[in-house]
Amino acid sequence: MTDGTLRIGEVAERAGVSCRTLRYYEELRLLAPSGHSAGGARRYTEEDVGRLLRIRELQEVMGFDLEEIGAILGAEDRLAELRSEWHGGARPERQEEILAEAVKINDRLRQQVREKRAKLDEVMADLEAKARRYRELARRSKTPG
Amino acid sequence: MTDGTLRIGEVAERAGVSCRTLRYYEELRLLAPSGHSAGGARRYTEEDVGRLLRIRELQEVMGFDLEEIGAILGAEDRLAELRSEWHGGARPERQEEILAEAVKINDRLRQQVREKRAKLDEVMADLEAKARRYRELARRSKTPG
DNA sequence: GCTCTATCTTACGTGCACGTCAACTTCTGG
DNA sequence: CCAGAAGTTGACGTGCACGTAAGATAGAGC
Repeated sequence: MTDGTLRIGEVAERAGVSCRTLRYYEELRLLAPSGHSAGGARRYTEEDVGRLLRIRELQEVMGFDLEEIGAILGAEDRLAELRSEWHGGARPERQEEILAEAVKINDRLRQQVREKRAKLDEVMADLEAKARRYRELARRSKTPG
Repeated sequence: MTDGTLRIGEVAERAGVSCRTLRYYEELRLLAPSGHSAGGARRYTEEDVGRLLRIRELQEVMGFDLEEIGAILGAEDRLAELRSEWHGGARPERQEEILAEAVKINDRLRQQVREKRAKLDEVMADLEAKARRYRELARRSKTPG
């Protein structure tokens, strides 16, 4: 604990989730701790916490299920892995393929965010229309004479 | 069917849900058909369809569960019911109370929509940063010399 | 060394939002 | 009038995302 790593309980509290949730995400291969203690306890880094927050964001804000999130993170992971061996230069065809996959997923995600924004604006317009009607009702109610 | 009412299957298809879903919403007192046929088949109006679409919107866009949605629609229903007997003038104290409730829920909803929008913007900024990095990678990959 | 809290694995339980099957009735086109 | 599609009420099943309890082990403080 004197080093920079975090135990599962600390990570869970930071992200507002339970320890069970972290173990479940690990089971689904969404988030593995960067290391373990000698006795086998999970040790998380700040980067791991960031990944967890990203998962939660995609889940709560975008409404994706964990399988979709796994696909999204998986594509980014493959690309990141590729980057580390990029100048080592494996197979350029495979590089193009993986980058194209990441770009495709990124495009699709941005489109979905735009759509969600549009729907959100619709909901907001609806609510504001209702708010105006409420104010009108309140005005009539307060000046009965 | 020569009149304006719709059967459950037509309503379900329009909203992209199943008949089971409609019966389930009725069980939860979220959406009751405006009428029934002589034999007991549910008959929905266009207004009912609108309410269904509203439910779906709150569910999918805002991520509310059906109990929350019931509370939201319930407050609006009570206010609408009150409006119809408004100039009949029941008890003005009760009127104020119900209007205040509707306004409170409306305020809270608008706040939640704003928060969701802010989070969506964060996600979008994240995605766009990634997209820029992808384009940079593609540029390097295509001009290896 | 000892205690007490945190974490470990394993496994069954839970709440929500429906899906699905059965047996029956109702509606609709010909 | 009648076949077939669509609708009805139960009632049990399902998938997801965890919750929870049990029993063992590990780690921090005194």
